Amino acid sequence: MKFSRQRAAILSFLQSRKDHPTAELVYTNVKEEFPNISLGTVYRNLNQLAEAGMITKHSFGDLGIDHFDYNTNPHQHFVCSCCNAVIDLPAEHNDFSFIDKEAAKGFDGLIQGHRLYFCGICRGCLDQREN
Amino acid sequence: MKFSRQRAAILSFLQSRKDHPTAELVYTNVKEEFPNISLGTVYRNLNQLAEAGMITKHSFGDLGIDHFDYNTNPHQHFVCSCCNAVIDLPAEHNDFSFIDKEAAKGFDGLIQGHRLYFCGICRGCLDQREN
DNA sequence: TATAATAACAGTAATCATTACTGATATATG
DNA sequence: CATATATCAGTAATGATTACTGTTATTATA
Repeated sequence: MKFSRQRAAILSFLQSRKDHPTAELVYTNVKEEFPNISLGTVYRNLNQLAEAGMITKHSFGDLGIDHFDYNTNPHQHFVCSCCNAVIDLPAEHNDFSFIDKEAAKGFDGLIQGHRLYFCGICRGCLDQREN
Repeated sequence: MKFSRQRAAILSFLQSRKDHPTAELVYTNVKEEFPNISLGTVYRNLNQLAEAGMITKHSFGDLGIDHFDYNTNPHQHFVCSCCNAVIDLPAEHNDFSFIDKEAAKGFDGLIQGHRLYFCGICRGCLDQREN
């Protein structure tokens, strides 16, 4: 795996954001430094970086668009059903791995894990609704 | 909302299956009774039925294809990462709504619910691996 | 440091699931 | 039964993502 300047820029941009950009957003931002970069290159790199475990790819069913996360530590996500923002939950109460054992009761098959995210309205959208 | 024969057939097919067919699968099956039916009609009806609360639409991020469920009672799902089958979990230990309150601790925003499904290897794929 | 092997690139075309559009047809209601 | 309109079949368009291709950049090695 060679380390191109484009890949460095993509990784660096992802590192600079605590939200979870889409490939399109990565593209438009990295484009400022590399005007010729192509969207395919962004996708390929994001997927390779995810494959290598350096970033995480999140596919939220509701959104239909993949989001990429520089933070590979296990943590929970919240998706605002109003503005579609993806927000990290505080790390305190986030170990829900026990539900795998719970779900395995009476199930004939091997449960290896789960996909989970929370839905609702974020602070920003709540404030706007008050007006 | 008028009740067309096509919509009846779509609903009836969905009722006959305990798995969770995709629009494509519904299409190929209903096509036997209505050779001229179009895929767009299937999608439109499935979405309208879901909108009306008569069926449920599931968007599993890993799969990228929507699945439709005649059973609207709340229950949990298992997705086989080997054959992509969607299987209902037994109803006993399936109320995980308490995790919403857990996740809300320390989060500034309104958590209204969550999306959850389990991943692993189904019985059929486990048996095949033994050989 | 020069060179050769090849991973990665930009650009473009293709794919796949899904939705939107259009004129014709079927369904429900008065 | 007639009228209004929801739904239809067929087709085109969309949007996210992936695949292809000939060229360029990176890395290992001599």
